[in-house]
Amino acid sequence: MNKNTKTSSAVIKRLPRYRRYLRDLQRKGVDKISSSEFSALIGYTASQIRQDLNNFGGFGQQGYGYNVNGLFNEISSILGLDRDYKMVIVGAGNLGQAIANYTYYYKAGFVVRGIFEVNPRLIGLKINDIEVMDYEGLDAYVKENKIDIGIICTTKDSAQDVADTLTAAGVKGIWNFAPVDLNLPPCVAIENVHLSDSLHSLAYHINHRDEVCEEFEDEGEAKQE
Amino acid sequence: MNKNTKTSSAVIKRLPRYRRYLRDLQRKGVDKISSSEFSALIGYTASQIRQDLNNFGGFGQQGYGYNVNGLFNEISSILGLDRDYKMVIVGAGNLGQAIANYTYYYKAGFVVRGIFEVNPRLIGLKINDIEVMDYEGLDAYVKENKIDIGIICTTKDSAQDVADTLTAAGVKGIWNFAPVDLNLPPCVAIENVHLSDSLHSLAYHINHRDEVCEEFEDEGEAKQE
DNA sequence: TAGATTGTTAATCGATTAACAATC
DNA sequence: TAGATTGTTAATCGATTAACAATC
Repeated sequence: MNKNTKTSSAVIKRLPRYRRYLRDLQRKGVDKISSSEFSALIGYTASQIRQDLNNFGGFGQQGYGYNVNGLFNEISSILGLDRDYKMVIVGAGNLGQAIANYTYYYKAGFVVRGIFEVNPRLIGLKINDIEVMDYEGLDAYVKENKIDIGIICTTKDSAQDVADTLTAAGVKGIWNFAPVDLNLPPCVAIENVHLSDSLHSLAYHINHRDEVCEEFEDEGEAKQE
Repeated sequence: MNKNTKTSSAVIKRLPRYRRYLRDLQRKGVDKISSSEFSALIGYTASQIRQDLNNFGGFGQQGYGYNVNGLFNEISSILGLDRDYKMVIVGAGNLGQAIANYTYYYKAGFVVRGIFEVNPRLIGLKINDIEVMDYEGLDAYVKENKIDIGIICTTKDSAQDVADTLTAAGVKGIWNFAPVDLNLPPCVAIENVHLSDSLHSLAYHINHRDEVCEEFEDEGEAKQE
């Protein structure tokens, strides 16, 4: 509805989660849900759910609720999941290989077309039917095949160079697994998966659990040191 | 300083990033930095940096700034990175294997001690010197070896069961890669890496780039369709 | 129609930014 | 000491929650 006011990034980050719960509901054969039922399930307030959804349109019906299939399709379409994305992976190390396998299984609509690597030992291999090619050919390949997304699985030291090459070759988005913050023109979408940051947050919470838990303490900690 | 007021999760999520930039500064031999210099580098406002750091103590010095080494060590210690963590991976599929390799390379202090799997074909294998063991033995192993962190790399359908087993066996935190939200007692720390959610956010931003970019449009899009 | 539940405005809460006095 | 920059309080901004009129 509000085409003028930019949707806040907090809302956008909740969309995939809404969609996940809606898909589960679909599978269970539930066909309608009210914001308060949804709230109990997903853990956001009913108010927030209604507020969030109304950023994009009035998907509900007063006195009834939301149609599960309808809402699922709307959110899918808002996210852009009703079309395909061509992707390349840069870096054929462990992480690159895992992503090649992972996306292959999980992500209909997100197709890995090639993997690029500098290490000559890996070039020519096939990982899950996807060819590992010479990094030299990246620019030409991205241009020729109109690749949408570049996935960076290199070390942090080469990540910015790779990002620049991908950007110059015309990718629309970068999924970055290297532990650096990339500098990109505003026109290229970026999504970071900073695994080490995530692990470090976990460490923080582990070391500050005491603020939250009482009764569990004794049993678990008793024998420690 | 404020031992009473709970530190907000927004602040905590910024800590690993502060630490990353401080490590880079250390490597470059920089030994002091002011909040405004740091701001230019990391992209947070100087005010926010000072505000954030003062949640934990007065690490700076008026008229001087912050000592890079000192601050790095303080943040490391706040995060709990001055000690070791014993971890197990559950699920020896592609993702589990990737994490086994990844953490091995990157994370001093985070040691993967074992991988657990139900598939008998994988049991007995060694991945990066880490043994793949029968899932049946998970509970006993975690108890016996006082494992701190369980890493869930299973399908979404078994994730909650695995989380329950890990919790009952006494892990302090769970690093969850399965695309579900887990139900855990407050005493167990949880950190999710929802790769599909991340990819779906990226898709959103790719499809809404037009709001941000003008001049780039023509060249890149011209030939499309 | 009456009951239910949305869409939306208004109130609250929390997080970020600005300002400045304290102090190295 | 004078200059610089922090630590911290106060002001602003944005996001979440509450409330209720609109409407199915």
